[in-house]
Amino acid sequence: MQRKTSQRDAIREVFRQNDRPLAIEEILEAGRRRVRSLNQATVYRNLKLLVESGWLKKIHAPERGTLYEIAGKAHHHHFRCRRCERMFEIEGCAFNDRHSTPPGFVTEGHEIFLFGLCAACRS
Amino acid sequence: MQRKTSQRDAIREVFRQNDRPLAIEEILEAGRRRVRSLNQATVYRNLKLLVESGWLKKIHAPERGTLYEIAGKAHHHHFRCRRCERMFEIEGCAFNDRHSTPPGFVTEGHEIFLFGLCAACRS
DNA sequence: GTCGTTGCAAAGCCTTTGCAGGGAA
DNA sequence: TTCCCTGCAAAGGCTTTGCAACGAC
Repeated sequence: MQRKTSQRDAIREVFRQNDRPLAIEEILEAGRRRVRSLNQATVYRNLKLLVESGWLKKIHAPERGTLYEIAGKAHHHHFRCRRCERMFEIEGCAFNDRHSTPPGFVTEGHEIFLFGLCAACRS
Repeated sequence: MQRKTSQRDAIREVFRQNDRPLAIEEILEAGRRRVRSLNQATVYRNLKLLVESGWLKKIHAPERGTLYEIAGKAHHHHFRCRRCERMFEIEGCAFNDRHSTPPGFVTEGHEIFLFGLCAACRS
């Protein structure tokens, strides 16, 4: 059975307080503010556990690498700001893959990444 | 000035004969059939050169890692077959990012990845 | 006390880099 | 001859793993 540890709690708390996909370094840095001894290996191990248990979802973002976000949300897409490099979640989906599926192919899902400037960096 | 080498020619030829995004491994393997001594480092160096010179384009695909495709094509998207793991190029784009851009954000571009089964693996 | 967890360091990938020899121009 | 390129091996960066100590239950 999975035990309750301050390290894992800290990691979960980091995600709850940042409602956007996070990179390892961000998680490690923010997590250390809660549990000073927090180790890189521990973060990696817990992210893996949290993904396996369905609490987190792993994202592979172009030009941004691996990010993690809280799982269970409705289908949505992502926006990467080229200035602050943060990734944001975009609600909803207006994409119909029927028009894009090549003849003979079967589309089972899709991922969309937008990039540009976020509201904060635009000003 | 850039010189003509059999290694670089081999790499370019591999792309010309496979009209889809290729992974390092595929490029190296196919390239070695043309130039037996072809080295991994040489492939990496040439891919970098070819990207810089605008002949290739680098793609970061979810669950697939880094791929390279011939540059200069019209805007298009990608389809990954979950069975053969090959990536295909999909012509055209029916996506309008206006409906997806959050208030205050500026969208400058997008990338779409479909996944499912390709025609060959479907049968 | 049991055994899931953690920190630390070592080991594993994939990619890049240093170097001396090789080859295009 | 010049100096761009290549192969080989070592080094880098990120992620995983082995191990002994720790701590939740």
